[in-house]
Amino acid sequence: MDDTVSLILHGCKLAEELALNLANLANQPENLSKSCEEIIRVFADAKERLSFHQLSTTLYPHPMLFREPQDLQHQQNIDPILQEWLGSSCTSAMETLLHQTPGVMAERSALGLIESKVGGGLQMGSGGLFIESSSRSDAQAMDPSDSGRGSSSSSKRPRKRNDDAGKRTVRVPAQLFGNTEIPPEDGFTWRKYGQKEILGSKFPRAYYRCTHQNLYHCPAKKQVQRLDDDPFQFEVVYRGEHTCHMSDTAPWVDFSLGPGGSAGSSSSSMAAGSSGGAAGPSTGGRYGKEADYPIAELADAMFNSGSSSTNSMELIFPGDQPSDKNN
DNA sequence: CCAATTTGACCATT
DNA sequence: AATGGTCAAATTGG
Repeated sequence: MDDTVSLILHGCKLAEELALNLANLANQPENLSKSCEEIIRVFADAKERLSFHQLSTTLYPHPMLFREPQDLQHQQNIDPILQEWLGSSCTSAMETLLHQTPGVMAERSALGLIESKVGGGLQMGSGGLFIESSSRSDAQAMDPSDSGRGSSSSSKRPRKRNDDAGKRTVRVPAQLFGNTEIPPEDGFTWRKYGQKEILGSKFPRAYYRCTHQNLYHCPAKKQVQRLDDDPFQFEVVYRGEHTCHMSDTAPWVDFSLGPGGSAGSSSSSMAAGSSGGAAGPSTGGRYGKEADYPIAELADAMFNSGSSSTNSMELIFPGDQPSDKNN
């Protein structure tokens, strides 16, 4: 069920994307058609699942969507918060969804809302998301104030080895239209501070830290990387917790700080990536190199069944940049 | 001018 | 030595 909701949300997002890029796509009937088809397909798929679910729920009142029962309990703890968040920031369509579906885990997943104290993992079906979080969140072994490069006198800033601690991994579908290269939106504003080719991976990994790191010493970071086997999905690894949301300049909702201390990095909707987010004042790719590479791969996957190696970016965006600031 | 991104270099860890 | 995470100069757009 939840993956169905996730699917519907995905459809909503696609529709939003289409609306945003309508001006760009207006003279591109081919792409416009593709976009519409995709949206239709997603919703049709969702509808099918819904009708199937109507049958299956009578037999299986609690589908085994989660690995462990505690996840279910945890989900129920989150829901009121999620509802508050949804009420404050989601589209009316999403609200409708919320009211229609008792289990709203999917929304939380689809928007990257994770809590680090989730012990096990969460897996969803096709079109859904995969969330995985390691247990303890003593992640902040690093000291953001130590920004000197070779100046580390006694306390050297660890540059690696934070791997397991407080790390939350999310998989989110990439946008199929518009800025397909932008990382999944999560409502926070991120500043890119690095990008690396990862051995054995087709796509580079991008490193982001919270935009408010300097102002509020917000230690939140994330890594975004396209999946090798599914270029339409991003794997996002969150590290650290947002502390910036206590201020008024920070994003709106506070999920992470719960009574008891164990908090998770929170995320929310709206675009936070480059060029297009309401929250992100980013100026978009200046060099376009980051964009070129993945989009070319995506274009290959889409139009050439993934075997070619030529740059076919124009197939997706002939003539213009896929950003909001055309012209 | 400021803020954001790119990118090569640096450096810690394995 | 290889790999991955971070820094910071250069660059660019608002």
